[in-house]
Order: sequence, then C-alpha cells, then structure tokens
Amino acid sequence: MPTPELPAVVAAVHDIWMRTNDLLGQALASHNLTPATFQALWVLDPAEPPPSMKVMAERLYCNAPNLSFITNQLTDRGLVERAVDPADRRSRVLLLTDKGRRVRDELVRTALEKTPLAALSDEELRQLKPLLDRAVASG
Amino acid sequence: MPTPELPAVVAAVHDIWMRTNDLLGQALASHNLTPATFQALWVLDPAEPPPSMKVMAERLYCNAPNLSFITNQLTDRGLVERAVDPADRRSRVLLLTDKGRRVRDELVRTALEKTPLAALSDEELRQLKPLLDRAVASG
DNA sequence: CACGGTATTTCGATACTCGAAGCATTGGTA
DNA sequence: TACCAATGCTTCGAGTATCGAAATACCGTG
Repeated sequence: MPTPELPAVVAAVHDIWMRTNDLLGQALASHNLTPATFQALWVLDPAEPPPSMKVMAERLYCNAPNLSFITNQLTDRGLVERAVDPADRRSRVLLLTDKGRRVRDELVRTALEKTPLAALSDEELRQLKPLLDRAVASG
Repeated sequence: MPTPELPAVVAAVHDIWMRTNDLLGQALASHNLTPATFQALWVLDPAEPPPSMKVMAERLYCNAPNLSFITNQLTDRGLVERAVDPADRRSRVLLLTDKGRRVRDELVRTALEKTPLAALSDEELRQLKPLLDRAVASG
C-alpha cells in the first residue's frame, strides 16, 4: 500500500528536473551543449580526482558506448580530454580543459540560478537536503 | 550568493530521477516502452479530462513535433488514441485505450515501488511534499 | 606465456529532439 | 460576407542520444 504522498512527490521531482533543463536551454545552446553533455560536465567536479569512463557511466546511469559518444561531443568542443590512467592502461580518465572548467563554472552557476529549487529559502533547503539524501542513499 | 545546500539538492533530484528511470528499464522494455513514452503515459491521468496535444507538450516540456512523435509511438502500440476536439476542430485530444489504462496502471505502480523515494517513510514524504510543491509552484 | 576477465571503442539500429515549412481551422475585421 | 492573421497540429530533414553486439587493448593469474 503506497503512501498517498508518494505519487505527488515523484511527479514534483520529475517536474523540477524537466523545468531545470528547460530553463537552461538557452545557456546550453550558447555553448553548443545539450542536457546530456551538460550532465556529464556537471558530474566532472574539478575538485575531485579525474574519473574513469566506467565511473562516469555509473554517475550518469548510462552504458559504456553512450558515454563514449558523450565524451566525444565534449572533446570535439574542446571541453574535456582523455588521458590514459598510468595505474591501469586499459582505463581512460576524463580531464577538464581550461575552457571546460570555465564553461562548467558558468553553466553550473546558471543552473543554480534558474532551477525552481532556487526559489526555496536556506531554511527550506536545509530541511530538504537530508530527506533527499536519505532517498539517494537507499540504493 | 547561492545557498550552500542548493547544489547538493539539485544533484540529489537529478540522481533520484535518473535512478527511477534506470530501475524502471526492465518494466518499460517488457511493454516496448521507453522513458519518454512512459512520461507521456504518466501525465495522461485517466481521472482527468483528456488533454490536447498542446497541453501535453506543456506538461512534458517538449515542443509540438516531439509530442507528435511520442504520440505516434503510443498509438502504434495501441495505448492511446487521438480524437478531434469538437469545441475546436484544429485541436486533438489524447485518450487512453483500455490497454493503455491497464499498462499505465501497472507501470505507475512499478515506478512507485522502485523509485528511491519509496524508501522514505510516510512522515518523511509528508515533510517533503510541501517543500517540493513550493519549488514547483514558483514557476 | 597463455588465457579468462575488464575497460573502452566501434558499429549498426532505433529512438528522441528540434527548427522550418505546410495544412486545416478559427476568430477578428472590414 | 470575404478576407487574413493567428493557432493547433503534422511532416520533413538533420543532428543527438541510447543501446546491444562485436572488436581491441590491457590486466592478472596460473
């Protein structure tokens, strides 16, 4: 017996996500990017060690061929580079270029401005975060 | 100056959404459906008056040609039908077939079982809903 | 050094998304 | 009434996205 609030919560998550993408469309287009390529950029945190293709595919819930395609889009646009992992020469790690870092910074900032979630107060976001984190951690 | 929690909340929403889709993959494939066609089915509530193509496109944040394509996928599979709106003969409304109603019921139920949000308690969902609703309403 | 296993890429097929152009219908206006 | 700009939808063509199967390169073990 599902909780009566669950359908509305799922619908709200979908709506927020789709609208964030929608509102970001102009900014993405100005760099010749798309939701898929931006998500790859998003999960490529310059403050963390460069992830392998495998790790990136897990972060994006896509398979290896798909990630190869997305990576090619980003390298074609000069935003990321592949490098052989010296510890395991089968593996390629993804590095942001300087341009990639700049574009990522700009787009992440725009996304955080435009998302409907930006309408919430600090207090509300502090309430929201642990709840969503618990759902994320449940997997 | 963005709230420090905002990036994590946006990331969590993305993650929950992607994972819901991912976990639903098998169930969708068993009906020859995809995330895009399922979303159309999801927003086609049999309890509400049948929406026009225009309204559907707004609900899905896509444009008219895209919705025409998705609608064709669903009619090809016998799940929805187009009907001329008698009040405005330019407009087509979308009707679920009997099969469409059955498939939708089954998949919505599966989605609500599999989504990471199902791990939250009634109490947590009751806290979550008004926060997300406020973000949704902000647009 | 052979061999099964792993990381990635390539290939081919299907699905998705969009802008531009076209068709039918509507509502306003002269 | 006759026109016509606006509206709702579809078609078309092009680029993007996603996947399964097969190929390639490398790893570790025996």
